[in-house]
Amino acid sequence: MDTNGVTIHDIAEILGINSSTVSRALNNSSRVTQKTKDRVLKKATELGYQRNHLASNLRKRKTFSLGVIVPRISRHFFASAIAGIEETAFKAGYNVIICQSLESLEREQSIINTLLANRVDGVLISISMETKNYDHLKGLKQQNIPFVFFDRHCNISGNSKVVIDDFAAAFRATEHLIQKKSTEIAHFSGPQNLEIYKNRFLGYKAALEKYSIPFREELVITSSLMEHDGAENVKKMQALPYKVDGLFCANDVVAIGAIQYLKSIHIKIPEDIAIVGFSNETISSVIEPALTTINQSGLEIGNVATNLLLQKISNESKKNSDETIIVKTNLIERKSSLRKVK
Amino acid sequence: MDTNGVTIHDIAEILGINSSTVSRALNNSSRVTQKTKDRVLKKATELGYQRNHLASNLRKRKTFSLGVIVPRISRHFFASAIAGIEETAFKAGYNVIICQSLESLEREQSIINTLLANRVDGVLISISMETKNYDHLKGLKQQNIPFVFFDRHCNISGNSKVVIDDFAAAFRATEHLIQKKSTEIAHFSGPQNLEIYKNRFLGYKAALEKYSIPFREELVITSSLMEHDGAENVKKMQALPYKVDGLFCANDVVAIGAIQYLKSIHIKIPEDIAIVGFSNETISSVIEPALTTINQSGLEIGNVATNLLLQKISNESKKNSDETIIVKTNLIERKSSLRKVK
DNA sequence: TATTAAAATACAATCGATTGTATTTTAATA
DNA sequence: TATTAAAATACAATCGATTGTATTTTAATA
Repeated sequence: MDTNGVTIHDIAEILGINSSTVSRALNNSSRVTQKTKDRVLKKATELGYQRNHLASNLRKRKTFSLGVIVPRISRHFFASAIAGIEETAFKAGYNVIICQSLESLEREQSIINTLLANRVDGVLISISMETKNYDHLKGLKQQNIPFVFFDRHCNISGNSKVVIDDFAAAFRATEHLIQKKSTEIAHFSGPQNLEIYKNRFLGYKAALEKYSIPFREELVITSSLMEHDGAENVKKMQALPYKVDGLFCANDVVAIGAIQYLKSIHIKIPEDIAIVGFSNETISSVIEPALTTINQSGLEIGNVATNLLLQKISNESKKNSDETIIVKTNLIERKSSLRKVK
Repeated sequence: MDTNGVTIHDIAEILGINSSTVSRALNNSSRVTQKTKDRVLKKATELGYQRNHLASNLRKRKTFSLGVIVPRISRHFFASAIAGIEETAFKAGYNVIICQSLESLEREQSIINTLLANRVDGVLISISMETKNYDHLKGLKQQNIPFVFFDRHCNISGNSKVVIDDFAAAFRATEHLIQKKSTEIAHFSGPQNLEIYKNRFLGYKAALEKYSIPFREELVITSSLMEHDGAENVKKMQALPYKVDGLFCANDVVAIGAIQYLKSIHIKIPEDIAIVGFSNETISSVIEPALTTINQSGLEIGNVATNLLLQKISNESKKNSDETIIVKTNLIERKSSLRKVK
C-alpha cells in the first residue's frame, strides 16, 4: 500500500487544479469539462494511480463486500455456487468473504457476528442442518443488512431466496423410479427444519399418491445425509417388512454411501433396487453404477442470488422485498436407476 | 453500516473525555489508566460499539486482506486449502479474497491487477498450468507485496513456498507399483513449467532407476491432466510397442479418466494394469476399483502457507526471505494397485 | 506547601477520497 | 461593452480511527 503512494492530491498538484476536481474527473462527473477529464485521466495512467478503496468506501459508508455462508466449501454444489457468486460480485466491484458453518448453528451465529463487524453490505446464506433458531438472521435484519438465501433456506417472513423447485424435482425423481417399475420406494430424507428436505419429502409423497402407491411412514428414514448414514439407513430399511426396490435419496452423498454398502452385501443396483440421488456431485457420474440424480446448477444459483442481493443493496425499495426465484433443474438418468423395462 | 452508527466520538462525548483516549483505551494502550479503560469498555459494550475497520485500516495503511489465487475452487485439494487459509487468516483478523485462474495465465494476470487495486497485504498463489511467464509475479514484488506459493510453485528467485516433497512422493508411488510386480510402468505427466509435475516425473524416473527398470521416454505422456485426457493418454500408450502393466498418474483426475476408459475396453485393474494417482480427491475412494494415491492435506498446506505469509507481512526482515516448508504426504493403498503378489 | 517528574489526557493533524457550497470563469444576450 | 446565467472549478468539511505532540493532572520529593 505504501508503494503506490499516488493520490488524487498528487495529481491535483501536478496539474495545478483542486483534488475535488480530480475526484470528479475520475468519477466521470458532469461537473468537469471533457478537457480536464482527459488531462486527469492521462496523468493518472501515467503515474499508475489506483483509487484507495478504503478511503473511498469510508466516505461512501459502504464496504463493497458481501458475506457468504455455506455449510462447507468442499461440496461440489457449494463450490460452484461460490464460483458463481464471486463472478457476479466481482463484476459489480464487490468483494466476497466466504465462511463455512460446517453444519453448526453456533458457528453460523459467530460468523454472522464476524460479518457484522466487517460491515458487509449484504449476506448470502445457505443455512446449516442445525439451524432451527433464527435469531441471528433476525439480527441481520435489525442491523438493516439485506440478505438472500440460496438453496437451503428457512421459513422466516420477509426474506428473499433463490432456490430450485424441490417439490417438483423430487416428484420427478420418484416418478422416474415408478416408471422403472419400482413398487416399494424408500426415501432417505434430511433434517426437516430445512425447507429443501421437507419439500423433497413432499414431492416424493405426492408422486406415490399420483401413482396409487401406498405411502409407508417407516420407509422415510431421516438422517444428516452423510456418507456413513448411507449404510446405516440401508440397515434400518432392511429391518422393515417390505421388499424395497426403489430408493430416492435427498442428496447424492447419502446415496453413494448406500450404493457402496449395498454393493458390499451383493445387492444388485438397479436390478434389485433402483436408486436416485439429488444434486449431481462430481462423484456421482464416476461411481459404479453411475448415479441417477437431479442436476442443479450451483453456478447459476450463485449468479442469480448475487444479482438479487445487489439489487437489494442498491435499491432501498427492494430491501425488504420478499422475492423467490426458482432455478431450473433436470433429471440426469444414469445406470443406478436404468432397470430394463419391458 | 449506517445502522450501527456508534463511533469513538460518541463514547468520548458521553464519558466527557477525548476520542483519542477512547481509541487508546480500546486498543489497551499503556497510556490510559485502568479506570478509564474500564469505563470506556463498559460504555462501548453498552452501546454495541464496533470498530470501523475501514477507518482504522485507512489510518494504519493496511487492508488486512489477503488475496488467494487457485486454479479452481471446485477441486477438493484447493477447497481444503482454502478452508485452511480462511481459518488461519480469520484468527489473525484478516479477510481473504478468493480468485480462480481457471488454468488461464491471462486470468491470473488480471486477477493480480485486481488484487493490487484492492491493496491486499499479501497473496497466496498456486499457479495455473499456463503460467510460464512470471512478469505478473515480479509485479507483485515491485509493489513490495509479499506472496507465498502453495502446492503449484515456480522457479523464480527470492520466493517462499509451502509444498510437498513431490519427488519423494512420486518415488514412493512408483516404488509401490514395482513392489506390486509392475515391470513396464507408464507415467501421465503434467505441464513441465510446473515444478510439481517436473518433480513427480523425476521421482518416477529415479524409482525406475533404483530398481533397474529401463526408462522409456515414450511412456511418459504429458497432458493437461483433465479427465478426458485419461482416455486419450491410454490410447497413445496402447499404440506403443510395450506391454504396460503399471501406471503412475500425476493427478487423480487423469487417473480416473484412465480407469474409466480401461474399464470400458475390458482391461482389468489392477490385474492387467496397476494404477496410482496423486492428490486423493474425494472421488478416488469411491471409484471402482478405488484409487491408490498420494494423500496431501490441503488444510495443513493452507494453514502453514498463511502463517508464513502473515509472518512476512508483519516482519519486515522476513519480507524477502526465501523459505520452503515441506508438508508431509502419505501413500494410501487401495484396490487399483493391490495386485496379488506371491 | 512548593517543586518537579511522571503519568494521564487533550489537541490537532492525518490516512485518501467524496461532496455540498462558495467562488470564479465562460459564454450568451442585451 | 455591460450584464447575467450557466458551467466549471475551488474551498472546506467529512467519513472514523490513529498517533505525535502539547497540556494538564497526579504523585513523589524536598
